[in-house]
Amino acid sequence: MAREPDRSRGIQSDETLFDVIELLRDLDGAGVTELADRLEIAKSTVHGHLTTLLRRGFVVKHGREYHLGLRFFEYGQYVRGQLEIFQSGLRAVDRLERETGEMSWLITHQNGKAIYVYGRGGKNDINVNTILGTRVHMHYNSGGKAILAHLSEEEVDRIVDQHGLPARTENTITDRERLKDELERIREQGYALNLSEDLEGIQAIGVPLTVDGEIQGALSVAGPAHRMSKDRCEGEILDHLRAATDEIDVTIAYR
Amino acid sequence: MAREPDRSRGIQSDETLFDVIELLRDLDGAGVTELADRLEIAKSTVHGHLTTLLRRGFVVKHGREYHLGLRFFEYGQYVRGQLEIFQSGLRAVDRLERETGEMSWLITHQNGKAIYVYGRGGKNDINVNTILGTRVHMHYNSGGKAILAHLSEEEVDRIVDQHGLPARTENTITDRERLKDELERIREQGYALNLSEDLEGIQAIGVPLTVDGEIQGALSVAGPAHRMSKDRCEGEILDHLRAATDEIDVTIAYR
DNA sequence: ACATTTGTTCGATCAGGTCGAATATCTCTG
DNA sequence: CAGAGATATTCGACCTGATCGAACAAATGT
Repeated sequence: MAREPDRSRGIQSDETLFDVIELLRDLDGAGVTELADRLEIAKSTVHGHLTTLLRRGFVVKHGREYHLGLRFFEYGQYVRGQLEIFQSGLRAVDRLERETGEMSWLITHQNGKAIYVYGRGGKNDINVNTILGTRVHMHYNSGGKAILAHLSEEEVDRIVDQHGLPARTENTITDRERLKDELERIREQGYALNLSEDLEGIQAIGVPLTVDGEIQGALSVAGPAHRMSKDRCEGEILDHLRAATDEIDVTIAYR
Repeated sequence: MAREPDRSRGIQSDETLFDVIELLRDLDGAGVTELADRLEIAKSTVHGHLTTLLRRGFVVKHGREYHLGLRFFEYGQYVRGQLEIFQSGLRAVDRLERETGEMSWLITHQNGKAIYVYGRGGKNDINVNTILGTRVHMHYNSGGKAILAHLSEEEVDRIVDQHGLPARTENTITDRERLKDELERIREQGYALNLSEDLEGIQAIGVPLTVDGEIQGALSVAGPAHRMSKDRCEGEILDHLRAATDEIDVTIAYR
């Protein structure tokens, strides 16, 4: 069979299950036949997995279409709430948005990518809900760079090997050595900037959140370049970020 | 073996996988041995499932402890965003909170339970994040009752059979016939009240959200009894709820 | 350093996941 | 509304691979 010979000690049936889940998301719901055709497995196999998914609430059925169920939302909220920095990070983001009027974020990392954990839209009330939960490369994200700067060099190398350094704009850092220089500077100055490295015309600043010396996530403030000048970032905004992290440190110290 | 003889055409290996996931949540993370002991299966079996979960990002490993991963959050946000009423419901909740100053909710239902989909804390800024994503019985929730009232009698019966009518306070409706009378009244008046039926001293009012004649969820406003009197609910608050649903109807009609 | 606990790997076995075909159910079209 | 075509579900048989127990490795505590 054309499958990878060694998925090294996992359980293939589970892989199939997750293939179904993944495809169900990519297709925004689908029927048994379509899933089976695309995965090139028997309809009855797909049906078996869907039956279990259904019973467990991870999938729902509308007519003949299967869709991912809100059990994912339930578990997702639980996982977010379990993050050590979530409760205090949430208050910090609320405060940052109030003080700066700009879009503010709490992010963390997992599996070598940055994940938007909590955000506020700023004065313009940008809808953050479409961004929440998404995973992005760390090298073009201010918070992501702040996190990367606090990982070991081996970890950074592993992440770059795994995910690469794709360009988003012409300012994106796509060279491994340039990235390492940048991370060195971030460590020295204690904050990371994003000058249109992700989206043209969007600038941001991020600071790391560490607990007991271990990097747990980052706070960031982002906005259009005309309001989020480098000077404002490194001045007023950075002051607020520093205040926010100080408060988180205190909250967690007395946890 | 003591397992149910007929799990009727699902895949048992998947059941085990979800048992692991569920237990990992109940224990807030655990090691291989503990999981294997509690589930009464071999350590190597648990290890196999965890390996796949790990590769897929649904589980992370801190030292020797396994924890549920943020992939659940990623998928959860996706599923919420897919709900037809989410975008417009979100704006409605924001508006309700602004207008009433009280805690406001968008809920929906799946598998016979109500699920908090989006909420705002009101003037007192109650932390809604611990509630988001949780599933509750529908019969002691104003939004839940509003939804129940728009399901067929067979569906209501099925739900009551499956989940029962447990009491939360002495005001909870625990009798099937009394519930059906209440649902009848809710259909007539177009809104559902919750007078300390869930939590002592908390009152709420909910209205159904239907799309193309099908019930999709509910909006509700909740607060302490001294502010959320029956009169205020059925007067000022109901007016705001009606305005909110009207706007949702318009938004969705022109989708 | 040793004992104990926990995590991971390995080989053998037989439950059960997978497949393909048959049947049931739904949908469209004339 | 009948019948054709598509889709979902069920069934039986095969043989992969999920499971187990034991052996090994790594980590933790004393």
